[in-house]
Amino acid sequence: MDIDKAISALNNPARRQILIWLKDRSNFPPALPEHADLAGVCVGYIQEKSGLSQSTISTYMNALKGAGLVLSERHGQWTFYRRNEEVIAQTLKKLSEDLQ
Amino acid sequence: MDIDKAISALNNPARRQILIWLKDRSNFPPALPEHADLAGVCVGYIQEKSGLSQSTISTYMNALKGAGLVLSERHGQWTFYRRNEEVIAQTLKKLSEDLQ
DNA sequence: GCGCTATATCGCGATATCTCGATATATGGA
DNA sequence: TCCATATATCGAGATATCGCGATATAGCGC
Repeated sequence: MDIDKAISALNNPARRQILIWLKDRSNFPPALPEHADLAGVCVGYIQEKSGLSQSTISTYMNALKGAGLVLSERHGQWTFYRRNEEVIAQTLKKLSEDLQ
Repeated sequence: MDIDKAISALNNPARRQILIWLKDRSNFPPALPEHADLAGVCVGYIQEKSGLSQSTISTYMNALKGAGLVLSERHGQWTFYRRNEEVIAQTLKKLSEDLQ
């Protein structure tokens, strides 16, 4: 867990908002039937919700992933991103312990 | 409390380290006798400890102040900076509530 | 193979941050 | 007043981030 990379990833309102949206699957359109059992949300849904461009969201999701804050899984043509609760919790804990 | 400005201020290892050092006055040389009763640490001590330039530290302390994370008080030629515990706590709390 | 869809990567101009040295300002003392 | 000290501000080059459109890649179905 690289606290520096994590804070850097969090230092952007759109990326923070994505993490917040990902807390609740119902912030996005329902999954396709064939994806019903998969965790996470595909890039397209996140892009649509955010209003940012596809390339921007892809880059942002990769930044969040690089910081460990999300996990990704490829299924066919889709990449599903979901929160990495452990790393998110660790990051917030470390920040609090350091600064508080 | 502007969470965006706060995270931005925290998105720098040197500024985070300064906040950590400021938790304990003994991280710095003892205050001059005439300042013994004042809260906070002068810019020069912080500069010395950090190894960064005087102008950089002055700018950094101003950024931390702009984010509300520190308070400053001028006494004669010296500016004393100290942590703003309330805002630091609020910031960490808001971050946790939003993201956790 | 071809075409379609989903995602990733590239290249870019705009803007922000980093950190510095030089300079300005403020204060206190001789 | 003049000088020394402490801090703030200015200006700049280097680097990073932002967000885009264009293009590349990967997987699926025919």
